[in-house]
Parts: sequence; C-alpha cells; structure tokens
Amino acid sequence: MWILNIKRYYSSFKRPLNSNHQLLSLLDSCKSMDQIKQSHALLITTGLILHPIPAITLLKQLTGSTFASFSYAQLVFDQIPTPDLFLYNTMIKAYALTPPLCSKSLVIFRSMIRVSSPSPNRYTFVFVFKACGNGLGVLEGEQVRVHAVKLGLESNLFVTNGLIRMYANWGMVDEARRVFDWSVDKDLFSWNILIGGYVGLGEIDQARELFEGMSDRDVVSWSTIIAGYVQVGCYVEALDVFHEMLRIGPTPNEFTLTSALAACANQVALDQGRWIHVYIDKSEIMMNEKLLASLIDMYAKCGEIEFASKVFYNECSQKWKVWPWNALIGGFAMHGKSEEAINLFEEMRIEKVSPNKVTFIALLNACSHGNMVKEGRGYFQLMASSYGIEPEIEHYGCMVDLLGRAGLLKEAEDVILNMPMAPDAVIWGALLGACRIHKDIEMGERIGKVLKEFDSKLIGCHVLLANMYSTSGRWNEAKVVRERIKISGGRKTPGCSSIELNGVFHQFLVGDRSHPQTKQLYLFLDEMKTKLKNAGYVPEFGELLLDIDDEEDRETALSKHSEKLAIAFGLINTTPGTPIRIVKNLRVCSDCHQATKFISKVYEREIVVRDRIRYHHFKDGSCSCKDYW
DNA sequence: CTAGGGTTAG
Repeated sequence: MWILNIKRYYSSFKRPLNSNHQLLSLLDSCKSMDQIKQSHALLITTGLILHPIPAITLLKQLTGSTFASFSYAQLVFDQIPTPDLFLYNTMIKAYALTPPLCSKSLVIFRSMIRVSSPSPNRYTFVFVFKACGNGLGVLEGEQVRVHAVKLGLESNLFVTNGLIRMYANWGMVDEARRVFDWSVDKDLFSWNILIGGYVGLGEIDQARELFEGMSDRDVVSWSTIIAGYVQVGCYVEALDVFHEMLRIGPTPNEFTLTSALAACANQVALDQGRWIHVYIDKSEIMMNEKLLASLIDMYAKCGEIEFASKVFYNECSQKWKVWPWNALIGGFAMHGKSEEAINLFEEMRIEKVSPNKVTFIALLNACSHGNMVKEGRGYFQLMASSYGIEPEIEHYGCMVDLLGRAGLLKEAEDVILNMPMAPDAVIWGALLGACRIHKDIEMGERIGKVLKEFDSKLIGCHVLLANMYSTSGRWNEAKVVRERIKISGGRKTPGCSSIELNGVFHQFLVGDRSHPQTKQLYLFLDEMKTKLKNAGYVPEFGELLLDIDDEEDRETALSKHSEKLAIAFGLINTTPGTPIRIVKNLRVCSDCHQATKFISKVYEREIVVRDRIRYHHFKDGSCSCKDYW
C-alpha cells in the first residue's frame, strides 16, 4: 500500500529531476554511513528512490566511497521493483571493479538475462568482461561472449577491447591476439591492451614487435614497453627506449617515469635517476605515491639511502599511503639499517598508515639482515594478529632466512615443513644458503637432494651446493655437482659487472680484456693486490673455479672477477673520494666481498655493490651486510 | 540525463 502511494507520488513528476536537485547534492555530500542512511530514508519517504537517477547516485556512494558497503548497496538494488538498464550496469560495474566480488557482476548479469528485460547493451558487456577478467573463469567469460555475439555487440569497439583485455588478464594472449586480428574496428587502446598482454607474460619481444608496427604510439604505448623491459630485467633496453621516447615520442607522464626510475634503480644509474628527479620537479608531472616510492627506491638502490630518506621526509609524508613507506623501509633493510627500518615502521603505525604484505617483507628482511630474531618473530606474529595479513610464502621465506642466518637451522627447516603451502625452490634455496654460511654439510646435502627434485631451472641452487662443498674442502663432491650442472645443459651465467661513468655504462666480464683501458686496468689490479695484502687481506679460494687445480692460478682468476675489474676501473677514472657504484649480475663471492672491504679502507672510498640478491655498502673496511648474505 | 576501454614497487 505504502509502495503504491509512493509510485503514485513518483508518477506525478512530469520532468522528473534536474541534475542540481537538492537531494542529489545532499547524497553527493555524504561523509559517513550514517549520513547515507539518512539520505536513503529521505529518498524513500519522498519516493525518489524509485527514480533511477537518485537511486544510481545512492548506489555509487555505497560502492565507491571510502565507507562503501556492498551488502547495503545490494539490498537497495534488490528493493527496486524493475531496475532500468542504467541501474543494472551501475551494479555490474561496481562489482567488476572490486575483484573479490566480481562473481556478483555475473549474478546480476544472469538475472538480467533471465528476466529478458532490459536487454544488455554494449556498456553491460564492457563491465561484465572486466569482471570476468578480474577473477572469473574462462567458462563464464566465454558464456558471456556468446551473449554478446547473439546481440550483435561483440564487434563494438569497446566490447572488443574489453574482450581482448579479458583474455590478456587470463594470460591467454594468443586468444586475445585472435580477437585483435579478427576485429575490423581497432584503435590505440586495442594495440596497447594487446601489448600489455604480452608484457604481462614477459613476452617482451612480441610486445616490441607490435609496438614497432604501430602507426602512431601514445604515451601509454611507450610506457608499457618500458615497463615491460623493466619487468624482464632488461634495464638498459628500458632506458634506451626511454631516451628514444624523449627524443621522438610523446611527453612522458608519471607512469613512464615510475618505470624509468625502476630501471635506473636496478641498473644503479644514479646520474640518470637524478636527471629524472629534476625532470619531475621542473615539469608538470603530478607526484603520486607510486612515483615517490620509485624515486625513494632509486636513491636507495643507488646507495644514497640518506638522500632517499630526505626525499621521503621532504614530501610531507602524511599525504601518502603505504607505498613510499615501504620503499624507505625496504631501502633501510637492504642497507643493513635494521634499527632505522623498525623505527620507520613504528612511525608508520603512529601515523596510522596501514601496512600491507610488502611492508612486512621489508620489515622481516630488516630483522633478518640485522640478526634480530626476537623482533622478527614478533612482527611475523603481529602481521596476522593485528593487521589480518595472512603470511604468504615470501614471509615464510623471510623467516627461514632470519632463523637460518642466526644459525637456527633446525627451526628454519621446521618453518618450511609446517607452513600451509607447498615449499618452492626459492625457500629451500634460502635454507641451503644458511647451511652454507654455517657450514652444516649434513643438512646442506639433505636440502640439496630436495632441491634436485625441482631440477632444470635451478642452476643457481646447484651452484650454491657446489660452492658449499668446496668451501668445506670437499672438492670432489663439488666437482660432481658441477659436472651434473654441465650435463643437464645448464651453464652458469658468466659474471658481469657494470659501472656508470658520466651517464655511460662500462661493462666487464670475468677476466675481461676487451676494454680499451685493459692494460692500465690490469697493472692497477696488480698494484692493488699488493696494497691490499699489506693491509692484511688474505685471498680466499673456497668458492668456484674448481677446474683450476693450481692455487696460484686460482688466485689470479679470483683477482679478475668482474666486480674487481669494475671497481678498479672506477678507482682509476674518478676523483678521490667519489663513491663507486657497481652492479653485478651474480652474487658477490666471499673473496670479492673481503677484498672490497679492504679496498674501501685502503683507497678511502665508499663502494656500493648491488649483486643479484642484495646491496652491499662498503665503507671504511666494513660492509652494511655485516658479512651475512 | 547520465555511463565505456590501456601503462605504476619486493
């Protein structure tokens, strides 16, 4: 009866509403759930809830604001007798944008099909495909696709692009490609989505090929390719594309610069990173938390941790959420500044910035690198109990690393055996690394056997095992493992180090003699060896070089490790006191680590070495990793 | 009286 009255009231509107109706602006100004409920009550008593526009405004508030309540929105939607197409689409869209709820998009879509009115339009399919790509199965997606075909909407440009995106999200880039190739109507978005699909799978060559074939490319096309190269570890190529973009392409935006900075960070290209920083300040680029995070990360990875911290505090930290915090906590952790990392986390709690899983990975890493077992255990607990973040395999990995470094090998193994997910090669590798540090051959052997199960791709772990044998003087066994690596077709990547000098990179391979300054370099190395020995340095022959049986030769070979060449090159070509920054593709060996400590003292230089795993900041004879790595 | 698509850390 009441509803009927309202319906009569509603039907009395001739021109229902204009966009500046008081109630609409009231709805838009709601700041809390209470206010929304009051407005909702007003909508009901005036009958306006039956009008699509206020109903949609209400639903948008309920699904898009910070105090969103999807269950309330669903109730509101359910009580609308015959929702119009707009209302359906609004609900489908809202669910599609909320990954854990995107199955609800499909529920609504199905109910729409069931009552056969209103008929879905092209917008409906864009949203439903989005939902499917965001977490539903292939089966559902293809069912929806059939409906689109039946309604003759599949060929609509927006629908097609949604479809390409859906397949790309599932990693079915070949199917995405098929849709792309078949569609008559293509635009820049179609190309960019497909390129993004290849990039998502790490198929950068395919992505590049498409990119080259585009008649015109916009800032997204360029940014996607740069991000793609960063993702597969081709930082030099990423920076090359970035420079080409500056020369002939569109103006970079904050996405481009975020990726370019990531490339600088991982390539330890401080000069270029600084240049981008200046570029950001001078151009109209709007700072956002991810750009800021990559800036902090760049300075940290280039060894400028103090400056990273300065950038963080200069940028009025209250405004930003978790990303910049994570970047700086991670930066402190990789520089062995565990106290600072922990203090920053505590500051973060005071500022009421919610941490996420990455925060805890950074924090646990800090504990691990600082040998702070008690604190690490505490934070691991806190993560689930106070923040409801379920530990993932990376967090368990941090714990294995933490306990392993501290020599609690048995306990570290128990973590692996008792965690709720299946262990992967990385986590066993962490334990094996700990066995190496603590020279526990027995356990190392056992873990090595487990690791063999993973086989093929895991050359690195076999190498670790071989190294462990040789450090313990068990050369024959080490030889056997290395033979097996050779037989299985795996070749150890040759060591390669590079150094940036005035924006140009100089690369050195093990025993490299190709550089123009080779002669000078090797003379310098000889002289350096004498100086280091006088200062008390004793070469270590434990690891690697098993095929060389004469100790003298081993020593020679060790002195030619790529990082030594790069460091020598840096010492020769920079003025005294300039920090030297090296990036190496493999882990730094313990002899080079030892030698570099001496170099930093004898030559009075700060030396930052980024190896495959972490950063070493050498200063005055000691290293930030405190010899745990 | 209106809605739609692409790029961002460990």
